[in-house]
Parts: sequence; C-alpha cells; structure tokens
Amino acid sequence: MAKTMTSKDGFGHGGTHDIFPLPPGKTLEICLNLHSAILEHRLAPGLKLSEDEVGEIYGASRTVVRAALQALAHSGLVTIEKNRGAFVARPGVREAQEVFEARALIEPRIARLAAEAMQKSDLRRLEKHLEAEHSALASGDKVKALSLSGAFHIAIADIADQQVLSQMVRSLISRSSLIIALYWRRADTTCESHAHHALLKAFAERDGLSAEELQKSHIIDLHSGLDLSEKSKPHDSLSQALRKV
Amino acid sequence: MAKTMTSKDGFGHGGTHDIFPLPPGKTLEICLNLHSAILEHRLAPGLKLSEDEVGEIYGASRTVVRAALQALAHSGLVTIEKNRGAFVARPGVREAQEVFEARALIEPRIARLAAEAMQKSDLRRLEKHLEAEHSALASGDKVKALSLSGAFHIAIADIADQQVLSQMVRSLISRSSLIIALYWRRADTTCESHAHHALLKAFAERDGLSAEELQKSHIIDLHSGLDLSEKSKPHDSLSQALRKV
DNA sequence: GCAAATATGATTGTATACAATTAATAGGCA
DNA sequence: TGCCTATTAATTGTATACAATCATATTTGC
Repeated sequence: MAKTMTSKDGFGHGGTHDIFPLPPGKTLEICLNLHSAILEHRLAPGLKLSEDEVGEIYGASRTVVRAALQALAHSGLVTIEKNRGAFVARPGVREAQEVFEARALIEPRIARLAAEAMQKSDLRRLEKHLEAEHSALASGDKVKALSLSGAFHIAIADIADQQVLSQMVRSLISRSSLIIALYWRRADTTCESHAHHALLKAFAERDGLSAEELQKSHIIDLHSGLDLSEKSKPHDSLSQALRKV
Repeated sequence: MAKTMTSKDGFGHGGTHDIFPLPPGKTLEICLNLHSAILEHRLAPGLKLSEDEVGEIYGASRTVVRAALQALAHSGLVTIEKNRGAFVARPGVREAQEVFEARALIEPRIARLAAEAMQKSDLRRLEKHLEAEHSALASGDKVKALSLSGAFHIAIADIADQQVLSQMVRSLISRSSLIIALYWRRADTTCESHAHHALLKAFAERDGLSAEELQKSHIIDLHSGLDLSEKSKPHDSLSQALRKV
C-alpha cells in the first residue's frame, strides 16, 4: 500500500518535499535559501547570522528572519545562543560520528522499503539523478556533486514513502553535508557514484535485501572517508555569500 | 568514551534534556507547558490553538507564542495551516504506523547502546522510574503511567548517550503519546510494566543483545495494542485545560 | 425557500518600536 | 604597564500596531 499522501492528510509536514513545517512563503523562502547556502558552503560553519543583516539582504523584517533561523536550528544547521544570536552550525567530531551512525541505522531500512515499493517511473527518476551526478562530477563541480548525492539519498527516501523516516533522513543528510564540508579528506568522490550505481541495480531488480546491505556499506564507507580528529576554522563575510547584492 | 556534553559543545541542542533548540526562557516555558498539556490529554487532538488565547493564558505576547507553536510543529505535536492557525496534531493511522515502525527501528539500537554504557547510578535512576510508574499504575492514574512510561524510554536514550538518536526518540515518543491517546484499545497497561522490568534486568546484566531484542518486542507489542481503523473526534475548550485560569 | 454573492468579523502574517542583555571600549587604580 | 571597573554601542528579546487573509453571517436574487 503505497498510497500517495496529500498535505492535509493529518501530517502537518506539508506536501511531498518540504523540509520545514512552515506555513507562509517568505519565511520558507529564506529558510530554503539559507539551507542551500549552508549546504553549498557559501556560508562557513560558525559564521554569525545576524538577524538585521540577513533581514536586510532578503528585504524582510527581523520577525520572519527569526522564524527562519529557529526553523533551521531545529534542523541542526544553525545554532542559537541566548542573547548572542544565530550561527551556522559547526558540528563537532562527536556529532559527526552520531549522524553517520544514525544514517547507517536508518537509511538501509529506507533502501529496502524503497526497493520493494519501486515503480518504473521512480527508477527513471533515480537514473536521471545519477546522470546529473555523474556529469557534475565530470565537470569537476564537487559541491554540486555532493549536493546531488544528497538529493539521491533523499529521492530514495521519498520512494520508500515513509514520511516519518524520510523526515529524519532529510535532516541527517543536511547535517551530513555540513560534516562532509568540514571533515572530508578523500580526494575522489567517484566511489559514491559507484555505490549509487550498485544501489540502482538492486532497485531495478527489486532486491530489497541487497539494497539494504549496499546502502549500509555505502554509508559506512562515507563515514570512513571522514577525518575526525581536528576541526576546521570558520571565517568569511556574510553579505557576499548570499545572493542579492 | 561516554564523555558528558555541555550545551556549548557545538551541538546547539542545549544541555541534557531540552527537547527544543530554543534560547530564551519564556518561549521554552510555553513550549514545555503545551508539550505536557498535549501529552497529558489536557488538550484534545485537533483543538485550535489560537495565538491570542494562548498568549493571554500565559501572559505573553503573540510573538513568543508563535515561536513556541512553530517549535511544537517541528516536533509533530502541532499542525500549522497557512492563514488558519495552529492546531493540536491529530495523527492519522498512517502516521501512527510509521511512528511505531520508526521506534521499532531506532529504540532497540538505543537499548543496546544503553546496556553497554550502563552505570550503577543509571541503573538506580531507571529503578526509580519503574517504581514511580508502578505506583502510578497502582493508583489508577493511567495518564501519569503513560507519561512515566515515555519518560522511561527517554531515560534509556539519555543513558545511551547518543544525542542525535536520542533527539529522534524524544520526538517519536511525544508523537506516540498522542497516538496512544487516540488509538489505544487495550484496557490494561500492566504489560508495559512487565516489559520494562525485563529490560531493566537485561540492563543490570549489561546484556546488550537481550536489551535490543526485548525493546524491539516491547515496541511491536505496543504497536499491536493500537486500534488503527477509525479516528476519534476532537472536542474540549482550551482555556480550562491549561493552568492559570 | 434556497443558493449565491457580499459584507462583516476575527485571526493570522508582517513590520516596527522599545526594553534587556551582552560585548567592546575607555578610563582609573595598583 | 597591567588589570579591574564603568560606560557605551550593538544585538537580541519582547510587545504592540497595521495589513492581509479567511470564516461566518447577512443580504439579495432566483
């Protein structure tokens, strides 16, 4: 029973792919924008996100910026300190460990469910994803490749059609992006592409067990690609990192 | 290495047991209060949470109430609809399924980690928990027993010392409380006490494997105690359900 | 009498203004 | 000169006010 689910089905977490349970448009827009900016390294970890500054950049008042920052704090991408303000999260080695352990626990299950629920159209979508990933890798755009890699994992979660787990995976992958940004040591990212291809094959055969194991190995491999010993130092200035002036 | 972790360790999700990544005092107070109220059935699922009304009850402005409601929306306890307002979440059968499946996936792992990291002091704390649970059950206070049961699961997560998974478990248990409130059919809750006792025994022996299996069985059992076919209807009035007139 | 359209009321979305806390700077004393 | 203290500036916490949207009730037409 893989029934599609509308946004008013009693879930509260909107439609198919909204990360944040936010009603309006402006707040959500800022949220998504900052989300992207953080995941794409345009905002360095530890950077202060002044409400005034962000508000001015997006042409919004502090009220809405505040809401956006709080939402991001929930996702673990932003840290808010009392009377000090919001900062881009700077996950420590401990958190990095935990995030990948959590992924290693949850995502294999997701992969199995996805394999079992896989439709032809889903398969096509995943193939498209992989192609995009491949071409990004070929053109040397590592940041984009990383982003697409995350999108691949999220797409799998969507196919599995498990909103609760999917939500968790989304959050974990966002945090993973930050973590990889900070602690990635491996030069090549081709292994990811390989792993994803292998997964796709399992999906095509609707082999849930294989998908589960492949995903687990994949995430453990990602984890082992991290250098979890020392932290990188944050810098950069805010205004230029974001769009609009 | 089970090092204790302070609130400024780079996690952002404050100290040891705060559910919400909120800086101030007032917002968090309202959050926790509503959280308790919802979990203890004092606020029926589907009930509208008017910003004005809640604000007046707590003597706070809409600004802070709004933030609290958004935080609760992230936890899945509140649903926010654009231009319509916030409501106590009313999880559907589908969500109920998913929440318990997620728990069945995550909590056994947590239980194993907890068993391996278990200290004598932790064991004592869990025993206290169980005693409280037992006495609440004896005095017929089912709501309190349910609440304490949840607290028991959360305590295990705390002992496992896995902040990321712990956070997830917290959220899932909160939602479970709502779900149980809506769909519980079994008359007796003594089985829970039994299961918890068995878990405690495994913990005392530091038997991670047993703890894992016991926890999984326990959650599957809880799941099977739900009647997932029709929804209950929400009613009640807000003002009297909350403290302060 | 019933249905549709309009007008009214209430509630949320957003912006701005003030208060409180914190960080930084300048000054004084040992 | 070095360190502690007090003042000042900046930023966040909170409240209030206005605008936009939605639900309800009334009115109008058929």
